[in-house]
Amino acid sequence: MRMGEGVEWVLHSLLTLGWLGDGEPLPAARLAAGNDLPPAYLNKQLQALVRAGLLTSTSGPRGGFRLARPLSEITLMDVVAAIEGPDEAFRCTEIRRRGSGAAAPDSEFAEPCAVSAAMRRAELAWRRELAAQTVADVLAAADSHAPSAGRRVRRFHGRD
Amino acid sequence: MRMGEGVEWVLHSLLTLGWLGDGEPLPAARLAAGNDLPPAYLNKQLQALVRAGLLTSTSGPRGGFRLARPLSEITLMDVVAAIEGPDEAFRCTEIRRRGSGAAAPDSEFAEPCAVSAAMRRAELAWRRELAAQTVADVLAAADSHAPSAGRRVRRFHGRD
DNA sequence: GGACGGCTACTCGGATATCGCTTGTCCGAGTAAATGCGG
DNA sequence: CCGCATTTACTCGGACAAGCGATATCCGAGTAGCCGTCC
Repeated sequence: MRMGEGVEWVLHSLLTLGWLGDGEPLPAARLAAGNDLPPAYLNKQLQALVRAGLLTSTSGPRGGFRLARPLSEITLMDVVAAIEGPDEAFRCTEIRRRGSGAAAPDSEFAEPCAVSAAMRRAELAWRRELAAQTVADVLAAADSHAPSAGRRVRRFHGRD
Repeated sequence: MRMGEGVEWVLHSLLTLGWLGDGEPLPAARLAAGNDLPPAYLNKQLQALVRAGLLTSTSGPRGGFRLARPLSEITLMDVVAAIEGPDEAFRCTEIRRRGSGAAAPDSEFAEPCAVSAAMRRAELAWRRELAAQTVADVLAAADSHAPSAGRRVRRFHGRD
């Protein structure tokens, strides 16, 4: 099982926007340069955040992406759902109904498949933990370990 | 993010072996027929369980796969790790060191990346929940909802 | 009748194709600033 | 000097290719049972 790289990319992009602080838009090309990422593909990923309502975009000169709401109101769950999609990692294909189970009465399938339920329980714990952490929490943790990161980012983008 | 279908397949295969109860080997072809799955590919997936030490295999006539230990000693984590591999879904590529972070002193990177740590925390909750459930628990849940499933499986394989 | 050797059929195991999704790139539509011109 | 129309450059957005891992299949190596033969 593998999570797309886009999640990591946009999380660092959100941190950058948070460090800049002002509500000024930042183009995807600048965002990519600051994190050494492919500009065009990062742009594509950021579009997903716009569709999810986490960012707003502006075209033309002085345009770019800006936060739609404070980082403290954006959870990791929001970000993962925006990039990876809303459906679960484990998908039940109702194997229990097939093969030897085909002869079973429908009443036996009233409850969800036990395998699916067990996997769903684990995945729910994952989602709960993602929803419990905001990007602002991550930014605070990063600041506590590397206090000058924010200043470097602001300087890189000429906003200090 | 998407989990491979093999996980679902082998979980149902393990349930089948548990329902049969006796320690007799069951060929992959029979397991596939009982769950309506592609025989050759299921065989490939079961090999991964053998490598992980969850199953033992026997060649030749009267051969097949059997449980290496009781289902109560096989957790969902064991199964997922056997099929999907041991590495985590989220992989940190150390974006913090790149771009504007390239100029930072190494001391700022002593602690793990905050993004990676946050994602790891969520994934740990997932793994913890997987490790807390055994396949025997899943089998018990299935039995409670569909009491005749085990009998149907035994009859299908001529072992009642 | 019993034992032994060869044969047959069956099973796993890994090497080999195929498919779909993630990754990656590109160009066009739209927009806001800059510019030049006229008043 | 000020206002306005035009030009220009910049940005996002989605359409279009490429690479890679998961999916699926097949055939060979090995093994256990079976059969025929010989003692």
